[in-house]
Amino acid sequence: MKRPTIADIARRAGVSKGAVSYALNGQPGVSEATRKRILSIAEEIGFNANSAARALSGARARAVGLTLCRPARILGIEPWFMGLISGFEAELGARSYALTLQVVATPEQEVEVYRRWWGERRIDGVIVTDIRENDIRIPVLLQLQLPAVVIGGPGDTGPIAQIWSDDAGAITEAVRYLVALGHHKIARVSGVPGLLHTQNRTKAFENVCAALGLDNAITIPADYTGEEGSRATRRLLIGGDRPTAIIYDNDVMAVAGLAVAQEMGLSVPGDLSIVAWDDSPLCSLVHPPLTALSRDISAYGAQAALELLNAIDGRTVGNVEAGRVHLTPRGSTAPPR
Amino acid sequence: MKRPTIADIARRAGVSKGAVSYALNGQPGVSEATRKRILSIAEEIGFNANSAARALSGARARAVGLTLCRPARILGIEPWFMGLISGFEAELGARSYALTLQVVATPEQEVEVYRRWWGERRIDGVIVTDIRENDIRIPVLLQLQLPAVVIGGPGDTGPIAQIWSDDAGAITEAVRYLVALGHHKIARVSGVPGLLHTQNRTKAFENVCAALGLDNAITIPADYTGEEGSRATRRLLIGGDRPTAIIYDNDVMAVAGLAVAQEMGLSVPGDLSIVAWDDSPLCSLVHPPLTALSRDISAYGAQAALELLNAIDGRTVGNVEAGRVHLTPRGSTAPPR
DNA sequence: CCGCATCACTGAACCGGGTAAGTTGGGGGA
DNA sequence: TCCCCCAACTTACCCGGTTCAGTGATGCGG
Repeated sequence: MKRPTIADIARRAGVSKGAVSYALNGQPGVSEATRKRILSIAEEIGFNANSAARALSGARARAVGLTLCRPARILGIEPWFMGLISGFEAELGARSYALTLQVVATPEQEVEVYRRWWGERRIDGVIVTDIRENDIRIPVLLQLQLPAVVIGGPGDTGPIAQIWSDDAGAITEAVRYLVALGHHKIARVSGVPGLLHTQNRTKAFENVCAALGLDNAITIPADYTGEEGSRATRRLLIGGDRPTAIIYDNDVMAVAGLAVAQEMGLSVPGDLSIVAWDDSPLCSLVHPPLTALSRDISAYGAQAALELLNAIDGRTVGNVEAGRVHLTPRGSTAPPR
Repeated sequence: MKRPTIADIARRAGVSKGAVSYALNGQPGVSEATRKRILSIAEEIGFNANSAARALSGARARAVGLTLCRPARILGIEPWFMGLISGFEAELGARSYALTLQVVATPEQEVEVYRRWWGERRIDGVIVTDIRENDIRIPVLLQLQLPAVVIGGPGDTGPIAQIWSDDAGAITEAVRYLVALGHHKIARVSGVPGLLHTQNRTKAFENVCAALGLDNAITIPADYTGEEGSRATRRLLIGGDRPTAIIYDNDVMAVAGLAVAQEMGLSVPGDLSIVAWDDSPLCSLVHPPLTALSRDISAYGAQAALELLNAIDGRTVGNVEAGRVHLTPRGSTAPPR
């Protein structure tokens, strides 16, 4: 089957290619009557502009890129990325922008992918996740002048806009809630320590614990996987001075922690209260259902996509707070026995 | 920063654009010495061919498409798709093919997306998942002559190749295993009934149960979500003739089923054995860890991508079995009390 | 020494849409 | 009546690779 081109439309409408192009793009240069005729012919023959031709003549590629830099095994299980992706799609799809995905192993490979995409003119901008302190990707993006938005922060990303959520406020709320329930020994199992938002959360956790006079508030670093979550939980629970509540940096580790507690014969929430960061169906799936710090990840992703499209269109984009976090209490938290 | 083009290379090498093109693509028409010189210049200035220009001049777009047609909330939690995607990437990335993703709500939208992608010449082929009986996407793909591979089957997809795994054999193995443990009342909670692989599994389940003389082997249709999994499990467990083992069509529903059993005060595996289809970290995360029908989803995806690339290159591709399924026994199965 | 094949390369057309510059035709004002 | 202006087009070239038809130089056999 042959793809229709603007030349086909031009022939059928009895006008030139140029007129068709003006008509289709809503630009002046054709009469209203001609525009309507051309649009109806385009509709009729099912015309879609060849994206390559469009991209080639200096216009947009109408695609944005996303690199995912986590091992496959954890990518799969974490609902976070898929939630984000479906949020992107909501905005991108509406403007028929495509999303190009690349799974990589290291930040260095991410940089390579950015360079390649840029060289190939394959994408108009990128969404950057898992931002680190002094992230090596930022200077490259600036050098290439590749429009971008960073998911996460706040932190130093120079002129590149960040879409962030109030992690500090959220963890403060969670700790206050646990203290209100009567907990004094609260621990935390964190995500990858190198990531900016992990550091922000750790700082906030330490601050609020200090402010509330909780002295043995410890953060054990992990990496978002269930295995590390289990290990960290065991380490916390076998110690003499066992915490009565643990806050996990993601849902997967929280579920793993719950399993460890059950396996050790501890009752949740009787002996141990559990709070998960990022609510997902996973949290309401297990027994007892997990108290979680919820935010609308999809909306977060949609916001990020929107800001990236703004950046691509040359509008300057400031940092935006999105995905308001709130505590959703469920069965995994209660006053300590 | 200006992107280097073949014209830049041509100028620096003192040859024509055509010669550069031949050299870069490994085609005859230039001497070995010139080819080397051109390649080293390309390397030096960091040349990447403009994908739009390449796609425009009749060559490939060097991208393949994937549509995901499930509600966002379940996409997130199911490890299956991310596993598949990272498998695709392994093969695609190696050939610097891009993966273009689109999340949609209905099969009709998927067809629309295929048509648009085709019209835009944005992709060279598509990977089709969640195949149904008489799937409306198949005739469209044939009409558009869009290279494709179907993940799932076996079923009737005409000349489009299928990458399938032996679901029938797997479920037979699971049932035989449960029967060997001493179970007689085995139930199953299935995925979306319209999907081809669900039907294949149901048929195989009924066959093996009939062959082994299990009379009240019932399949309750669900939709892969935790909520439906819980509902189906409750329906099964409150009945008078309660099953002693349940096989779930995915890991999410199995975890939900485990929570329901715990909530009803049933011990797993004492009162109820649970088998999950598709092993993921989720299965080993919960307590007790779930016995699962495992397969290497990533390898499955890689195989699919490989076959699609073959199809794009015009090599005929037959149906391929991939992702050999095997039973991984864990703590959730035992002889009934 | 000539004719022919082969090699290494050049020049130009082409893909399909975007767009600046040029060309009509008609209306309005002086 | 003439002139100017503007809307409504057309023409032609651009983007950056790919490819095909040519071209000049070289080698080789007779």
